[in-house]
Amino acid sequence: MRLTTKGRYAVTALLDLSLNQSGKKFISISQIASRQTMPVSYLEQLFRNLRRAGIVESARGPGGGYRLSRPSTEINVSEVVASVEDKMDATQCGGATNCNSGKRCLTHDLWTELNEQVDSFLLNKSLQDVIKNKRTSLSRKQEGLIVTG
Amino acid sequence: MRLTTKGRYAVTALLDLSLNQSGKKFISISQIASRQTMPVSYLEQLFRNLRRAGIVESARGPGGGYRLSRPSTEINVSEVVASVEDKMDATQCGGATNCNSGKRCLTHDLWTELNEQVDSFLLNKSLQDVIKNKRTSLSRKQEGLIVTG
DNA sequence: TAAAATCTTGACAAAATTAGTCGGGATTAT
DNA sequence: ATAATCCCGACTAATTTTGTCAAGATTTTA
Repeated sequence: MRLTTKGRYAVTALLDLSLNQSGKKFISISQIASRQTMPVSYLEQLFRNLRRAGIVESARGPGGGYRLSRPSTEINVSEVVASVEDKMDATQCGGATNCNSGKRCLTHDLWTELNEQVDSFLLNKSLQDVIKNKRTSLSRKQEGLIVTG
Repeated sequence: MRLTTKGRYAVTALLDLSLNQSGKKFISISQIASRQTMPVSYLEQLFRNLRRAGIVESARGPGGGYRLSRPSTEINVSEVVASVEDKMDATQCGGATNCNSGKRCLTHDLWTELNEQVDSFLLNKSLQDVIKNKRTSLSRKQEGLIVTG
């Protein structure tokens, strides 16, 4: 399972965007960096990924910066984390079924199921939910949902 | 969030123990290591922690080794992972409430809630459940459950 | 009692990953 | 033109993870 500062920075940075962008205004990385106490160049790296993932859009030049490309109700934490972390995977074998000399390892299904739980949690959590501090209530509907990291 | 080979090895090793111990027999580390393809000395390290946590008991000398100190129905995955991983914590601040210049960080509650989800999942999963490949059905009863890593 | 099998311990080392830097470029408003 | 910004790839530093190692303690068995 991978959840590092990358993922945390990314979510925090987007929340900052969401809270500080009024209208279609662009916010610069340096503003976010200083408000949230994060290294500018590290953030730049992350925003590249966020942009490629279609989560933010950018404008260059003075007055440029970034803004969410969708309303914060329509961006979920899972996609944000996925866009910056290489993978979000609790299994050691990466889902291979022949992880232990031909057979699947004893714990294969355990970690797979844990993955599903985590992903389903993050997938159902929008940026807006985080802002409103709304707890996610997991319903059975989510069972069986499989999301690739 | 931390879930590394330590935690995975530990769970796998205990499953091996559970599957191969008949009666009160002790199983040696070298047997487990060769069956599960794990480094002997690394396993030794992990079993120290498992023993200190009261999950296994040991005997020295020929015929010695380890065995579960409780039935596999009464050992949950959470305690196993917790005993070998330094912490199992998705928050960056480790639960401090003053993580961002006096105020709690924007994502504080998000990661705390994720922690709770993961822990509640692993806490409700016994070694026997894993062996029987029984999916955990999360009920609302677990909500609000807080487990320290 | 000696030998062999096992656990027990702490310190060390290698490998991998994460976190962050750097130098240069491209674009755009003023 | 200049300054503000994004954009990019490669590099380095720090940290963590994944082990190894040497030496010792205990216990069974011959």
